[in-house]
Amino acid sequence: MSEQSKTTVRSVERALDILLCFVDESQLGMMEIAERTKLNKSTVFRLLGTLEAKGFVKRDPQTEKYQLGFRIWELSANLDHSDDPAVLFLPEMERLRDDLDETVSLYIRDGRERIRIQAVESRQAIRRVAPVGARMPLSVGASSKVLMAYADKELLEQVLSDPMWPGGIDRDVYVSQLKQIREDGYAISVEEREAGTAAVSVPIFSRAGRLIAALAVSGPVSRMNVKKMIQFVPRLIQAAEEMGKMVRE
Amino acid sequence: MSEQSKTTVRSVERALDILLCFVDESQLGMMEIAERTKLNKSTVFRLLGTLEAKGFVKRDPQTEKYQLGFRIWELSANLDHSDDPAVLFLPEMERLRDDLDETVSLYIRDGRERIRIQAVESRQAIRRVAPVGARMPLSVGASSKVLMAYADKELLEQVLSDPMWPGGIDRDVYVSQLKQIREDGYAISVEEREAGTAAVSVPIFSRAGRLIAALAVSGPVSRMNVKKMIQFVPRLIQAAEEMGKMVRE
DNA sequence: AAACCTTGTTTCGTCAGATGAAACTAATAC
DNA sequence: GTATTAGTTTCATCTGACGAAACAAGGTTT
Repeated sequence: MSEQSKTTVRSVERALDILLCFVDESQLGMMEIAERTKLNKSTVFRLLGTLEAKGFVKRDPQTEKYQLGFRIWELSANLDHSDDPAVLFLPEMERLRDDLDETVSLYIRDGRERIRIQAVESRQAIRRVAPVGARMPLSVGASSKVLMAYADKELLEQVLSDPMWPGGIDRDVYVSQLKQIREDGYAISVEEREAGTAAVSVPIFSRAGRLIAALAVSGPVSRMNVKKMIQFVPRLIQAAEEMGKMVRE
Repeated sequence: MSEQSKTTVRSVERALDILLCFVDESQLGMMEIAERTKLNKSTVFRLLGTLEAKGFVKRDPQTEKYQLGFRIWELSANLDHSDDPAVLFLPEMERLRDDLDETVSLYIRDGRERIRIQAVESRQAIRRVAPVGARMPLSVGASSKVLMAYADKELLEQVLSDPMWPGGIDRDVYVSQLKQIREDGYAISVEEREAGTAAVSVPIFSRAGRLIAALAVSGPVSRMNVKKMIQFVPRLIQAAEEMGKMVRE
């Protein structure tokens, strides 16, 4: 599974996987965790016990289920946000939202998925809502393609050969789309991932040229036709460049 | 060390201990971590590698040191704050600060220490500053004694027999103070833990009678004489009762 | 320049201890 | 009643976590 030097500790990896279950669900029973992580229930029991003893998870007295504990809160309080894109780029994202009056989202790649790590919603009554923390596949959506367009070959192979790759998406078409995106410098999607929504996305590069994230503007198809989205591109690229400069490598 | 059923996994415990190092310090080198945790450096190396692979820590490219990674941020975003005293009690603490115009702090016990999990500072120019997340010994300070006054016998034994117990504090005096606090319903300290500051503290109980936290008002001794602090007590107790009702057990 | 730290990384033999199967309990459904 | 499910404990097996030691890469002192 992993490619480089195997200097990891299995039990710890498993425990961390258990913690990560709580990104999707705030309350989980032991069996649910065992299913999600595909671990033996005895193992889950022991690992959960350890996590609980250290305060990383706790049991809800009502539901008897597990949830994240105060240690996470404690750690996050001391988290250094000074170089966190989600914090760093927020003001620029708000400016972008104010200019375009559509929802602005920021995505990073995580394994074979992407995560929305920050979002600023349009102020209009009809708008794209964009919960922070949401995870999506890398197969569809403007930001997915931006993230993949500048990914290295190895990663692309991995994503394309993922058994979770949706049957309906042709890999060759996808790969040629990525090429187009590298030429254009932006990606557009119309009702690709979600009915009724369209999005334009551009890459954010650090000064050293490393892909940091994808910046997207999305809204209802009624307002976001292709022509309008192309008009957004220069402003989007400008914002992305500003953001890229803020990253210290 | 542990008292009850040993259902914990050592390597995971150690990995979590490493994570907890970052509560005190935002950047740490491998050797520093090895010292703090008293672990073999090979072990630290492996555990850190695992934590890094999963995104729980990352290396600062500048300093080469480790710091908390995006996974903590990801988890904390999904942290359920609905029953977190630090969030739940904040409005009531702000009201208290507005009424008394002194710094209001909220403490919970964690092992043989207490942690300030929330604070609202006085608006006066000279005021007690109270960083959230700070840890203090349970031997001194008004809130320490409140937390210990209602602790069970076993825990009291543990705290009293802690090798870290400061030499200057007489255990018998301490225990009799706890008794007094249970009778009074509040604790006062004047320049006990920190020169120039005084504090009054009261317990917060859930409806089921469980001790949740200690609520304290503190300020410079110039303004906080004993008489004034006693005047504060009814208001403090009222606030603590309000807070206690908010806790669902 | 060599000698000497300090920090981080890799190797490797050993055996503690993490593991999974299975048994068991307790609770809820049917 | 039986069946089902979630959670807990036990235990024999053998993996894989462990620490010592060697090694590499800077940095500092002599």
